[in-house]
Amino acid sequence: MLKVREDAIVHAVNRLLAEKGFDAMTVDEVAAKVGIAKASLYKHFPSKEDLAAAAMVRVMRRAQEFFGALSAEDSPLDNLRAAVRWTMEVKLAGDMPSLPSQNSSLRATLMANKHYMDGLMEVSDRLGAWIEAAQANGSISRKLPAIAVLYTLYARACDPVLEFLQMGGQHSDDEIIELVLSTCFDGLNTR
Amino acid sequence: MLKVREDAIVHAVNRLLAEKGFDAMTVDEVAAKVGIAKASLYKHFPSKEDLAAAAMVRVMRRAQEFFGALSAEDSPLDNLRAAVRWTMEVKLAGDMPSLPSQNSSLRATLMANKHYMDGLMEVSDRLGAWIEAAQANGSISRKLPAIAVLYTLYARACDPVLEFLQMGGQHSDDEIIELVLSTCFDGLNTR
DNA sequence: GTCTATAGGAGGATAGAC
DNA sequence: GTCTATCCTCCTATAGAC
Repeated sequence: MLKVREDAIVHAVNRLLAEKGFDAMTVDEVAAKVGIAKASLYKHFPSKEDLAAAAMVRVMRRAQEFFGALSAEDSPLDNLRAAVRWTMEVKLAGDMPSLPSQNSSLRATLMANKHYMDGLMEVSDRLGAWIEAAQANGSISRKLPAIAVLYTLYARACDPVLEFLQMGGQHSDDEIIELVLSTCFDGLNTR
Repeated sequence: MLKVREDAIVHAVNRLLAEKGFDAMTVDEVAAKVGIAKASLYKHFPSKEDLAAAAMVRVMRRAQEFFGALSAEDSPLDNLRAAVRWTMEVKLAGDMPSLPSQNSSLRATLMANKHYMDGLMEVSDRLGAWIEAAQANGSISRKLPAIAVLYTLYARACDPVLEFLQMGGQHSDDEIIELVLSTCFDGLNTR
């Protein structure tokens, strides 16, 4: 029962974070969305920051599950493309929580959260291994530091281009994903 | 005198917006940075949103000036690269104001600001012309809709990869710019 | 147009009963 | 653990004297 309730809370937080971001999200809204009193929320989570952290842990777990299910037989480049595609699908579906990159109290809470940091490390290690393998077999440019590639892939998970194109209404979600995947891996220049 | 004072205000706002973003910036901070009382600020600008809008107008003007000075004899691709490089330099220098893409009252203020909208239109038209010319001469992929290219270039002006790499401390600002320019135009894949 | 002082309200967090 | 009611801090914005 407690787990079910807390899942409902984290799900509501996740949606609100994806929709309006951390600063614009209010704890009152979360409570209203879950259908309980605000004080009850604080029996489950000690602060707004911890609510957001729980949502981040949730999405990180989902990423770990998806990435872990990717085939070791596919090429590292295919796995990287599949990983980026997955994050874009989540974002276009309105399920990717978005946090301000500047908020310091939130950063502190996240960095103190072992579940989140462990997940982040595992995901980074897995992506990092694929990146190095892809550079080794020549599919990803060897001129780029692996860390720069990793950051670039992470950045695609919160790329505003996705929302802009979605708002434009000229393309389906699938088309948008193909476009952004293409600009990410192939670049803007003609090949 | 009045113009000088207002320039000082807008400059302070610009720095604070670049440093902490709109939500985290407080009007008290702006007043303290300028060295005047908060009430005096409100004699110059009617709201916090208008302060931010003034900073955006300022950076848009700077962009117009820079883009306008680019040579018509250089290739459209070179001009696009120069434009993106300029925005990255501004961002790495801590002079690129950053606004939340979600805040609605701020969006309304911006969209109601004729100076801002005119600047945005002119910049978009200029970039759009270069994009189409670059696609016509085959340097930028014809498979990509011009609007998607435009959005992608705009997104590079607020790409978190720049800050991440800068925080890492492994690369100089110039190296970071070359890296991100390369991932943007050449893509991650080997060419 | 600058100041001091304060109104007004939003929102995170808590007290205390049940 | 859930509720109602409230606290308290922060921050935007304004009043009013000079």
